[in-house]
Amino acid sequence: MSLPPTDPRLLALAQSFRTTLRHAVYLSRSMDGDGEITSMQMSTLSMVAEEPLRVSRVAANLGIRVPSATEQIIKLEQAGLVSRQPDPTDSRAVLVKLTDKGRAEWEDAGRRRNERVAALLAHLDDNDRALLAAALPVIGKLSRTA
Amino acid sequence: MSLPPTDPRLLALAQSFRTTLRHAVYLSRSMDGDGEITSMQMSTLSMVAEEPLRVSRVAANLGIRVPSATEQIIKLEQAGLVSRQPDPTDSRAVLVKLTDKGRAEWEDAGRRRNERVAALLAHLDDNDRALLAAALPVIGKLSRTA
DNA sequence: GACTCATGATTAGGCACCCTAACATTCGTC
DNA sequence: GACGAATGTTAGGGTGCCTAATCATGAGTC
Repeated sequence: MSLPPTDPRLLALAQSFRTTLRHAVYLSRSMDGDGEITSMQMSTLSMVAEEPLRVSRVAANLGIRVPSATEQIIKLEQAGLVSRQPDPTDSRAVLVKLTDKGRAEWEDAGRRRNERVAALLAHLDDNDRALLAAALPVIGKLSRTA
Repeated sequence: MSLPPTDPRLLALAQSFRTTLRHAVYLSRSMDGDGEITSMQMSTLSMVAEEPLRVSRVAANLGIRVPSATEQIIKLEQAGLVSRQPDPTDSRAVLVKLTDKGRAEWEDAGRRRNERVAALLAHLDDNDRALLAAALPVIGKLSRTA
């Protein structure tokens, strides 16, 4: 809030942020490989790994509409990775829960992905890694704002 | 290279990097609004804004396959934003060139997007902005590595 | 010059993911 | 018990990406 939104420095940062974000999107895409769980599905599984969530909550967390979330969840259900049960406190709602198989695959896939990313990060020097680590919370903050 | 790719610190950083990246994807998506040029198209226009490029170069820069690039480029051509001409030095190749209209719209859309992002960045304090600015080159480096 | 192989782009067909609109069901309230 | 709000699902459509197949040109070989 310390600068007006039209400050040239802000616009310059915006420009390079946009460009970097675009590259990051391709980086992210390149990371879900080889016929395993997609990045999208990983996100959903991560979400319900902590506790069962309603479809609407999943959609909101993913930043997509409810019907789109339903679609994804049904696929995960058909793959046996999650189950759907009516919420005991409100029979309109549906609770999405991770199955044992889902948890196992989620952990495996997460591990493989982390290793893949770690291999990339290993090419950075300590200073760059520190810069990256420091900025991640900031980007998270931005995403939540939007 | 200063750490083995299985170092726990590296894996932890990989984990939070992946999560942040996912959020950033949604952030990026939320930024192309309101029936204007998509983020994808912006990228293509930016690329050919400097100099005409071959379809294969556009595809490579975007991290997508040639047929997918062709598809996008044809849409841009139909919108009158780029033109396609055979490469004089190799008639198999096609050069994608920005039209005057394309350049005008690209600049306009870029400006609007920068303003939108700048408005987000304005919510950060100076320290956060500095952290972000410092990390962008690092992320760019990672994307190029992958 | 004709054959062959490699390269650049396009076309065809298909899949993943997202959307809006319309519908059923349940909840809360009056 | 009836009405409006909330929760999901279904139906239908669009975009963007992919692989495989095809077409056209370039480059090397005989």
